Amino acid sequence: MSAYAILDRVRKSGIIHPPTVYRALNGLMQKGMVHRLESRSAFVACGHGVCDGRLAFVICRTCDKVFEILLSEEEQARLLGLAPGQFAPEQVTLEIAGLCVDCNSERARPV
Amino acid sequence: MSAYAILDRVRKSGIIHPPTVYRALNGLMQKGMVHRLESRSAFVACGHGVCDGRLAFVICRTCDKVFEILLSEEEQARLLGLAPGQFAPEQVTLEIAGLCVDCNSERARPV
DNA sequence: CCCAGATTCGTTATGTTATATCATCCCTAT
DNA sequence: ATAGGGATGATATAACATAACGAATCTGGG
Repeated sequence: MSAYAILDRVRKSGIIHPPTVYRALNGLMQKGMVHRLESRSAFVACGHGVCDGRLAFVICRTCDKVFEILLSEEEQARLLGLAPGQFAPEQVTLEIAGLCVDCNSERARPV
Repeated sequence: MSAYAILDRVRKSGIIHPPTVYRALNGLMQKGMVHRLESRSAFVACGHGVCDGRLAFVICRTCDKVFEILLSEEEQARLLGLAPGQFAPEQVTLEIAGLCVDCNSERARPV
């Protein structure tokens, strides 16, 4: 969901200002309960309830379903290793877009 | 550069509307002459003059320098392979943030 | 207890990124 | 010449995000 979609959902609960939502999202992201999808400017609740870094996301471009992938130490290390010689890598953003099963089969059999 | 930073730079040339810049960027991106940095909502001229997909970016969080990494077929395939069973992956976004040599050494020896 | 400093939270305002929409121009084929 | 299509120009607004400030609350030292 986008931050503003969230804002709409909680508006009836009295939260009506963008900064309130962004503050909550930042707090939840620090705790690992929410992740940000950079390629979408959107946010997603952690599928595991909570988890730290080393995550990749697989995102359906049609229905916006998101799969959360935990990267192994090796995968993570390999990715960080792509950085050139003296670069000190800190964070990897890995997002894979495509079609999920459902949207793919709909495409194969158009209504 | 952000789209609006570009807009400022070309303003004296008579281009004064955001859509003009975005249209140009979209055209250049299709040709592979410009790439988009998703984690920054920014754009970068292709370091090779022009190239297609299979790219990763390494971005200094301090000075915003960008290194363009060409992924091998195998790397690309491995990344796409992270998608769950029936997902049809199409595009990978891989961006690595950290500190470049220069910014890292400045940090080690503060002025 | 009471107050100073720190932290959080609500609020206002604004900054930044991106696109929908419609008008206009210009090319081309009939 | 002119209708139709595609590119460009222009207006307006949508969507995403944060700076800044003041009020409320919390916390520790006297």
